[in-house]
Amino acid sequence: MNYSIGQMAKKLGLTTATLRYYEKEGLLPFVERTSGGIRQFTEKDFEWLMIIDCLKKTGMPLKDIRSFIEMVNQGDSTIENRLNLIQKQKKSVENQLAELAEILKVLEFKEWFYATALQDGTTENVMNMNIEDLPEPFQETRKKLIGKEYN
Amino acid sequence: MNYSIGQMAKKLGLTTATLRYYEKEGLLPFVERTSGGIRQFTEKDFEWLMIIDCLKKTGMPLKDIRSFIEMVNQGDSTIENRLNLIQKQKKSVENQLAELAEILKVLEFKEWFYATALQDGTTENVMNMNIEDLPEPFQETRKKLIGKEYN
DNA sequence: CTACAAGTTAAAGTGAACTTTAAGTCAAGT
DNA sequence: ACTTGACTTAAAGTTCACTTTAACTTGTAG
Repeated sequence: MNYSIGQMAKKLGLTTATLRYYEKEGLLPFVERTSGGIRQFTEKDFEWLMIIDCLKKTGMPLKDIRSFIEMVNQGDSTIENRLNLIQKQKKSVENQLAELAEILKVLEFKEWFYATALQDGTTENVMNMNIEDLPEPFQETRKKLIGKEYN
Repeated sequence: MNYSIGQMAKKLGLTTATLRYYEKEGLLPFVERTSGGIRQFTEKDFEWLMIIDCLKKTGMPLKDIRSFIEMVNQGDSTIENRLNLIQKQKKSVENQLAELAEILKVLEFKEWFYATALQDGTTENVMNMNIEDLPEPFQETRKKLIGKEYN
């Protein structure tokens, strides 16, 4: 069960140019070719690309993904380094999650803010409300947005 | 209470060059100058910059942040558009949170995988384990990582 | 008045991750 | 054999978000 570069690109939602770029950057040191020089992607290549996608979504730069893949190919001697890299990335994702949760609160507050302003036809009223008069879930978030003209 | 560009940069953990760049890109159409042409950042500017930072962390590109700021300056006629923009961004953050939560599970699985491999001195054993023999929390994640050689 | 740190500008440079272009090759159908 | 669509390469171009450079001015301390 092999795929052409075009089929694999479709399967992954990437362009063929991106796949070739990844190979050139050393992210795919395992794709075979036909005698004619045409790439033959396998199911295993697909799994590799899923892993690459996963690491990319953690915000890992391509060159770090590349070194991870190189480590895997170097075998058991690199297990500890791979563990360290995964742990580092795990912490990074945990931080991102915490930060995004905070940001979501701010956006929820702003959504309420503008929904209310839309009803009033102006931001005046809602901007001048006392914190105690805000809906409960927003009071704390509002306090963190120090100023008055937060828009 | 005014700040020089250097003080404001320090307060925000940015460089002065970045602040000047943001102004050039229209993200700070409100910073006043002295008669000599030197920027005078106020507390209010600081709050604006906090909002910019927040939007930046949602992954919003600078030009979209710019249009948001322009809308705010255009007044109440833009309330609905601002609401739409905030809602769009909220959904984006919700998606990012869901995606990162999934990715965190994968990283937790991989951490366990390499920690186990490190004990064994090889990835062999843990790679060939049956799904039922994996620690409970990883069984489901493992199933999603279809193949065998997931590394 | 002089020194000097910190401010100013416009313009060019950087790095990451692609994307596009140009020129050519491969494989399948008629 | 010819056409056609999908493949190949190397190299140049693009976008984003800064960063650096160079030449110059402002504001303060001695």
